[in-house]
Amino acid sequence: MSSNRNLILLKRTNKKIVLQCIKENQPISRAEIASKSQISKPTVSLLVDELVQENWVLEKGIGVASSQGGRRPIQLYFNEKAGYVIGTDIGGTKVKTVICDLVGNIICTSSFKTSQYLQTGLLKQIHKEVNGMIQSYQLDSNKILGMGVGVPGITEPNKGVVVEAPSINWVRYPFITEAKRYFSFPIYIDNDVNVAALGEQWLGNAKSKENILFIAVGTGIGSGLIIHNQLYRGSSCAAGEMGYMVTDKNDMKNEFKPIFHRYGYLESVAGGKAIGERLTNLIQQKPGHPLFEEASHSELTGERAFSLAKEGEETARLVVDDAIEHLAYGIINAASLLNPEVIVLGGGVLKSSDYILPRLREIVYHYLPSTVELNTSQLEDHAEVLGAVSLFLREYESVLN
Amino acid sequence: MSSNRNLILLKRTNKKIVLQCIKENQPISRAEIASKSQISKPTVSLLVDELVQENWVLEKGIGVASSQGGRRPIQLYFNEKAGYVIGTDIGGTKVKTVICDLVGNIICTSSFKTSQYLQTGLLKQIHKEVNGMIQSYQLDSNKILGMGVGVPGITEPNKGVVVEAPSINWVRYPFITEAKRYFSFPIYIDNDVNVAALGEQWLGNAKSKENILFIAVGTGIGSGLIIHNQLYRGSSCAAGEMGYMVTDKNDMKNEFKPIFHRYGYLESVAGGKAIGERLTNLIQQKPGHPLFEEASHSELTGERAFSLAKEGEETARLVVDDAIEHLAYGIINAASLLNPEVIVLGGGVLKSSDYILPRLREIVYHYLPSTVELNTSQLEDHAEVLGAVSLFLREYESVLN
DNA sequence: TGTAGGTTAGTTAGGTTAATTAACTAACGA
DNA sequence: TCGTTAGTTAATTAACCTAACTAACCTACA
Repeated sequence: MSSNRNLILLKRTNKKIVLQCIKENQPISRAEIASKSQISKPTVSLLVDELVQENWVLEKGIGVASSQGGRRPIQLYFNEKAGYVIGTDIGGTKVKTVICDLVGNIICTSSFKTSQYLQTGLLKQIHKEVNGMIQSYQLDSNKILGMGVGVPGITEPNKGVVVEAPSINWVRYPFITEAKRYFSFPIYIDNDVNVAALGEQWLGNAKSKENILFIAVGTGIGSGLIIHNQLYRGSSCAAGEMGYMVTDKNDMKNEFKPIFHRYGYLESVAGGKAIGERLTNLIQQKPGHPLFEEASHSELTGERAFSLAKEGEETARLVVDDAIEHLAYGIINAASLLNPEVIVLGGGVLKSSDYILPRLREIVYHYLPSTVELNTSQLEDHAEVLGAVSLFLREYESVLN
Repeated sequence: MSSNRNLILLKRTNKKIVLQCIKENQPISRAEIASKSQISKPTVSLLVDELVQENWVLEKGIGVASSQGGRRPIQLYFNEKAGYVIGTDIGGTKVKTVICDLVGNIICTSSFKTSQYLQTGLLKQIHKEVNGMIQSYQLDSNKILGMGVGVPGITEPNKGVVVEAPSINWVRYPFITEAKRYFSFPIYIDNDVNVAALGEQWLGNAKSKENILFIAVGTGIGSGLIIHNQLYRGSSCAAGEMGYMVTDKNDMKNEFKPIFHRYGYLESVAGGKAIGERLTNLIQQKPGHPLFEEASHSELTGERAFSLAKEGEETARLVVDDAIEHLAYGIINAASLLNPEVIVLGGGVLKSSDYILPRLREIVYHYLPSTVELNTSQLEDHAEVLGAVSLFLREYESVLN
């Protein structure tokens, strides 16, 4: 029983380097890998042969020789169909699942209403959907490497536990343990915002940047941090809670009361829920207002507030612009501290980004000493599922990472 | 000329693991290292022997056998005197230099006034001081491994350039290049606050924590971040600029003007300079005030403001408490985002920490959702020089890191 | 048109380095 | 004396490297 742990580890490492090199430079020849990777030609050849054997790499065609002559190189490609990964985004209203290949091409999608399956079990339904997709698209289930999942709440990724997810009534829910009843492949979970940040870094507006702040502005405000190319979760998995920032000291003195439990200051002045509430209140105090009827009937949504502001409605504009200002200072605070390459905005605000983004940029760029790219999500509602896939690919120990 | 790069790298890695293991568990036997480090006994023996040869490790005495008998183990110790490292803190008023052993014991200290040698060159004088210390303490100059330096301004550590350091009139000063004229050993530089953060993590109140925020409150407000055990400098070496945080939106509307160039909002309401200025202004408007004379004569310092507040002087208390509040919200903002294990306060405020710290804690602990340890620096004015030594030990590629 | 000479891609053979296992000696307690 | 633990030795395994090779191509010149 021989096992040269350390030497074998070295080989694995080199194999990863070679595969990485192919992924980033395909098509590429063995010789070129050798020169780029600081590994000798024979070793590269050996490792490539193994990768080809294992189907991670394909030899496809022959390139052109250099102008000075010489044998033509064998073209190596990363086999992006060598395996498939499932990405799931569990949301308060919808659970969305995709199956992707190894470079993030979405093969198939499926989703269901959260509320409809909360009683019978979300995992059970996810399992059904996944099986359905595998069947319809005739995927080889042996090629499914595993699944990544984004959860709307506080998670402990290393323990596989969802500590608290109010929108789906989970408290200390042992997700991974439960999931093992349905799935035989490895599964990784994380907070939905963290996962979206990974998505943006993998395929979105923060592609291949090292230091990223992803801010999700929806009902509340949360953020995901990627630092030194690594997801940063904080010492107790509570990093990124931008909703708790304070951008107006005076409001705090008047004994600030969050609009509901577990809500921070910033989200209670700049979150979608808060915006809608505030606009509704203001209008209800103006009986002559054209929206008085609507506002008395039911609370206006944040989304509605933004569309009204866009139309030029005065009260809405007041409320919305104030919220944007708060958010801008929150961003300035975060960016002063973190100095990221890029800040990506996601979540519900995306729908009104044409109104919000220029106003945000104006304030942020004015007061921020360092430069930063401030953008909205490119992936939009795909950020989470793709991020979930990315989470899996990062966490799953294989030749792929 | 054979050079098995990869294999040699593997050996170096293992050697580092072994030395690390000895550092953390000394005294320790070869056998114990083998079981802890997942490296086989013969390999450990070989590596230890080399480390002993190279003088990094000492065999000192023989331990006791286990109660079940067996040969008594040879006690291995890390040789903390195997080399010495110089740490220098360049400050606006003082340049302080120490020589340390490898675990941070300060062997000797020396300092001089910055202003006195700004013309003739700080490096020249540092060189003199270092030579002086080596002579007086009869240190073997071959054992000096190198030097770390903390600089009060913006630095580009990888290029060895000081981008801007107003207090010592450096603009794009090629520090490392200049230093090579005086010193033959390797030198590393970084921003003074970053360096202080390293110090606190090495030997201070943030000892061996993974995620740390060090905040220096002096004339201005800056911070140093350690994330995943690594110094985080940001994408353009501008991370940690807490001074630019905004904690009161309303002040910004009234076209906030920084009290001087390159000054952010938070430091212009909570920095030492700002506090002194504001108190002076207030008192100057009150002709009957007992401090009217003093304030008219010359501007009060921040330090004076704090001591007055401690004595119970009303106006000072007003000014100081307001500043503390602002700082508290700045800390809340940072901690919400980063969720560090510990926040360490340093800089000028330390002198009044008995007044400040409880008040800060009250606000921070009240509004922060996650828990965090909020403390003042333990190392006080040693944080920077020790951090500079730590910087060197981290950056210098050797068996030590 | 065809062939020699130079060039690059990839493989093979032989040798080096480092880590492992298994078996050993050393030293100890009971 | 036996069982146990510390540390070493010898033989083996695994990975990498260099150097020299074959394969395949270009150019140029006869």
